[in-house]
Amino acid sequence: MPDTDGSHGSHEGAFEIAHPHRELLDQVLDKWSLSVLGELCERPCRFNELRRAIPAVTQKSLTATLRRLERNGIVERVLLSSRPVAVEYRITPLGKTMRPPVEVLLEWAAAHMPEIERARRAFDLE
Amino acid sequence: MPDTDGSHGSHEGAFEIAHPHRELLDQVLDKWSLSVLGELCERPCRFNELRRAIPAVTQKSLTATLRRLERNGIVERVLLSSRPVAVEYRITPLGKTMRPPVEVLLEWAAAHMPEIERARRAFDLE
DNA sequence: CTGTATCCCACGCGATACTG
DNA sequence: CAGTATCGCGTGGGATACAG
Repeated sequence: MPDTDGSHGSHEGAFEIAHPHRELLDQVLDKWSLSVLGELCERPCRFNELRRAIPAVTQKSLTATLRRLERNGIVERVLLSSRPVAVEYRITPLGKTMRPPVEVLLEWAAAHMPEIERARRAFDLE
Repeated sequence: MPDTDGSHGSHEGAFEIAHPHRELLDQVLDKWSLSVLGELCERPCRFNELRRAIPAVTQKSLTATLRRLERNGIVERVLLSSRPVAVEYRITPLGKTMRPPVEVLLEWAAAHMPEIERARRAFDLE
């Protein structure tokens, strides 16, 4: 990354995002992914099982989410039967590795929600 | 938590998102926030300093990102001088608490990127 | 320097209808 | 049951111009 004015040196890439990681997080932390992952972490699910578990999601979005997660190797699509079509979605080993980071994130959110809501109210007041 | 395996009962609400947490993460993990946080974690920054540090962001998006982070109490906007307007952005104590979770996330991304890229190529091939 | 104000487009996502 | 097809809207965000 071009350090236009090198007055005091550049930062090491500790927090560096910009390219590939940012894009990955977009794919994997999008609107419905965490809900889906949450379900599949507990048990394999059929398509409509997921719909019922996550009532707010539409067919289209759920399909898109599952395809995206599948493409990234996070979930696996298993054809159980082709006569009356039956499909099951499972989390992959790679998908399971997402849990700890996500848990940490959620714990952060839970822990600081009150403080953040206070900040919002204060900000909105002005 | 390396909890045994997948065949256990539901642990209620652990991975629960849907409502307020999802919305918080959207505000705080959006397209440019991590880059901004990364810069401000290292030093307070002026507006244009941030623009230079994150060349791909536009004025509009940077402003929006800073406002959103400010509203959530993650960054602080400090007026240094009003004659020739001078503003400095700083990370708040609350903002600093975001670092560990984000680091964990980025380390996950970095560690599994190769595997994910393999998954993508495999998926796209079919 | 630090922003606002427009314009505009791509796209995420919902609603609805249809299919194997 | 497990999707695909189509339409349409809201909005995130880029480009550009202007302002205090």
